[in-house]
Amino acid sequence: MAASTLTEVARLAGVSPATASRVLNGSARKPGPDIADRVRQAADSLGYIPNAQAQGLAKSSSGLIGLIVHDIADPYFAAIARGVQEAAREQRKMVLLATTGGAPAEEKEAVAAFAARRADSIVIAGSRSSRPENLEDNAELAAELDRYCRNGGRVAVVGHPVVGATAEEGYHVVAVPNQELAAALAGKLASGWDGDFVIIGGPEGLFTSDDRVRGFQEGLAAAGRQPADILRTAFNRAGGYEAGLKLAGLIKERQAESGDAAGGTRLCIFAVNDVMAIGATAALRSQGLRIPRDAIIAGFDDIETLRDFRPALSTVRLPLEEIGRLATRATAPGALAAGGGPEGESRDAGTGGTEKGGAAVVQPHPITGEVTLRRSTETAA
Amino acid sequence: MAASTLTEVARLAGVSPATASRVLNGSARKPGPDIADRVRQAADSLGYIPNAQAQGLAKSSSGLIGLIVHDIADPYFAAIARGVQEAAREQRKMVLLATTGGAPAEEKEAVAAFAARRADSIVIAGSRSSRPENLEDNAELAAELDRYCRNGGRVAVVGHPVVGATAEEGYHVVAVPNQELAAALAGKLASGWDGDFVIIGGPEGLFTSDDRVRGFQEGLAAAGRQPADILRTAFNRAGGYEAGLKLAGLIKERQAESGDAAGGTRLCIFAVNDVMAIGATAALRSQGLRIPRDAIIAGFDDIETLRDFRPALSTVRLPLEEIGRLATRATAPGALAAGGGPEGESRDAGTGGTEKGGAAVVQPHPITGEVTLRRSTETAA
DNA sequence: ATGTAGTGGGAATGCGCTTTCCCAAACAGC
DNA sequence: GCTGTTTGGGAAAGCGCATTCCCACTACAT
Repeated sequence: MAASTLTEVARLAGVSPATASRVLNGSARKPGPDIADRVRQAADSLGYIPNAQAQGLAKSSSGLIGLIVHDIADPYFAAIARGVQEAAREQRKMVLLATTGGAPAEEKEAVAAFAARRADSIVIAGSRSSRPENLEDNAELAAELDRYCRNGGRVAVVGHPVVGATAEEGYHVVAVPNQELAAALAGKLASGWDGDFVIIGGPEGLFTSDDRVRGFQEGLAAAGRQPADILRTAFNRAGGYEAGLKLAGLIKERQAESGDAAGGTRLCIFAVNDVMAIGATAALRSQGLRIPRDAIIAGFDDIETLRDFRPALSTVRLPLEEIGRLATRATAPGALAAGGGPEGESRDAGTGGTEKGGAAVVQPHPITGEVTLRRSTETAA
Repeated sequence: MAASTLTEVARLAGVSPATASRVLNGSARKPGPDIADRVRQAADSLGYIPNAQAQGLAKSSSGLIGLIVHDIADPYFAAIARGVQEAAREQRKMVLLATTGGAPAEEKEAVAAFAARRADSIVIAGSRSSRPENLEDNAELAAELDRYCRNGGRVAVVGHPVVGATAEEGYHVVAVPNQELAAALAGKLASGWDGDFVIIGGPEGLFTSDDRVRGFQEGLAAAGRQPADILRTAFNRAGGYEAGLKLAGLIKERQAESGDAAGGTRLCIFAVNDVMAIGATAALRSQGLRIPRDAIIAGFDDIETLRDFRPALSTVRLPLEEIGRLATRATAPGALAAGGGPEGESRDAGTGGTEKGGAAVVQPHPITGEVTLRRSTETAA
């Protein structure tokens, strides 16, 4: 038995399919109450479930929101996904998930698949990259996105615009103040620390990583400090661990030189995200080093499940869930565009916000990432 | 400009829509190479993307897999989701995500929504519950699932069958040996510990929690120990924290009585999942207590991002990703059913595996959750 | 040369629904 | 009593595609 159809319901109720459609799915025209009841009863007794595919085909809109992440098991993306999910629910839409491992080629595939499904909007959450080996794929991704927008799709990308995407309509960017926040973090750290700094960064060309690195160096400079050395590695725990091992060697060397385990030679390590910071911590520990005795570590993102970690990471709180929500809302049909602060009832029904480099930019409620210095300097409990 | 259609492509290529369809989408009939080329070129130049909705409508199958979780930001579910995603990719399908917060009513909604979208299969990952207040909703969920199966849908549920679901076709259960593993954990803990045990459990009626509690008590009994007291609380970090506060009070009392901070009065706390264990740890710490000095803590799941936690949790490794994969594969059209061990080439093309209580049960490759006692008894590094 | 199988293409139908258009009835106004 | 206007329902035309059936044609065997 295949699921029952609207026609069957209509027949059972003794009305035309048109009428049945009108009562069962929100139409402007409301049939008479008696008829409506008959139809509803018929639908009920048949266990009628409308075929969303057919509906979508008929009114060319699917009620789908596509979400693209690197890895759904990464808590960073999981948090964003939760926000997207929530906003999707507000809009009575469902979310379609694609994980790409961060490869632009896969992202392009995902966009195409979403386009094929006629997703109403697409949220891209992974960090953009300008690495030369991705040049071509990035271009194709941009082209795919542009086409999608041209066909009426709406796109929100978290962080940075997709390199080369030039769509004028329906293309939104949720800015994340990585650089500013990293600078603030550096400032705070510098004010309570007179040793050297080291940065564990992701691969060069990864915007999120680059921004945080740049911001951190700026913050250091503003505090009158020397720029930090940079270790480049993978943007995940394994990368952090690897870098941590190297740093452990460095730290031991320095300690041997100064002949003293303590002293002003301690390093402050800034990993560009929490997961890398955790990896680095584990690596140091594996080499017999202790935090904060031998070094202190700071991260970025303030991942929820990592908050109970001890010694606590100094980190920057990013409202990831909110970011996901904002991105999703930005793509909603009647979305208000530029950041409405308390005063900002300046809603305009347009498709984008402030123009910036040809692309519409949503200025989120100034995403107030907070810098939280946890007791990374205390002894582990 | 709305996306171009197959008809347009056909016209541009100077062929009929039928032919265009045959070359662009894998049909059994392959048109001649010259024509195929013309069509492909036309499609390319128009940027043709097939309309998956229309395709789905025409061949009544959507290429969609529905995934139901409590909360995608919970690392437990995120890990499962990763597995599901992976298996979906193998099947060249996309995953549709629904989060329900664990409420059966919402789960029923989700199933209905998936059914409306004509999802090819549904994977339900949240723990089942038999709480009286959910009785009615559970029944409705079961009815919805049965209907979905009757209409040809395939369902896999992780852990326990949905109470009351009786579908005979396409209904799979991926068993998770919570009880056995909890018993093993209790045994291991008991062999290295002679103090008392306490269990922090989820709300009564939550199967996953109940199984783990029961298993743990069994393990204790097998080791000749007294049953542990049980604290019931929420199945998340907050619950763990709350219980941890209570236990902190208890521990302090006992320490006051014995007049000694150390000694055999230490408690071994078993939280039924890692996230709760982390919460409990944080609570103890907040009360000035230390692990393992004042108590030791064990969890369950071996959540990846929590592995670097120190002092390390004793925990049970559950192959969550694999579970997600298995569940998804179980719903694949040609899925082989009962657990094929190395010897087991006993594939049968049927829809289910061993019958058990009227429901088909997939016996996964004996899901070998390992019990890992981490150095929870060592001093925090 | 004739019949048969096989091949490659098009016409047409239907998937389940929405929506426009049309028509009949009921109602108002003068 | 008539026209003009609403109201409430049905008929029918798609939405974009897969697929079945049908037809023209070729290749081969007889």
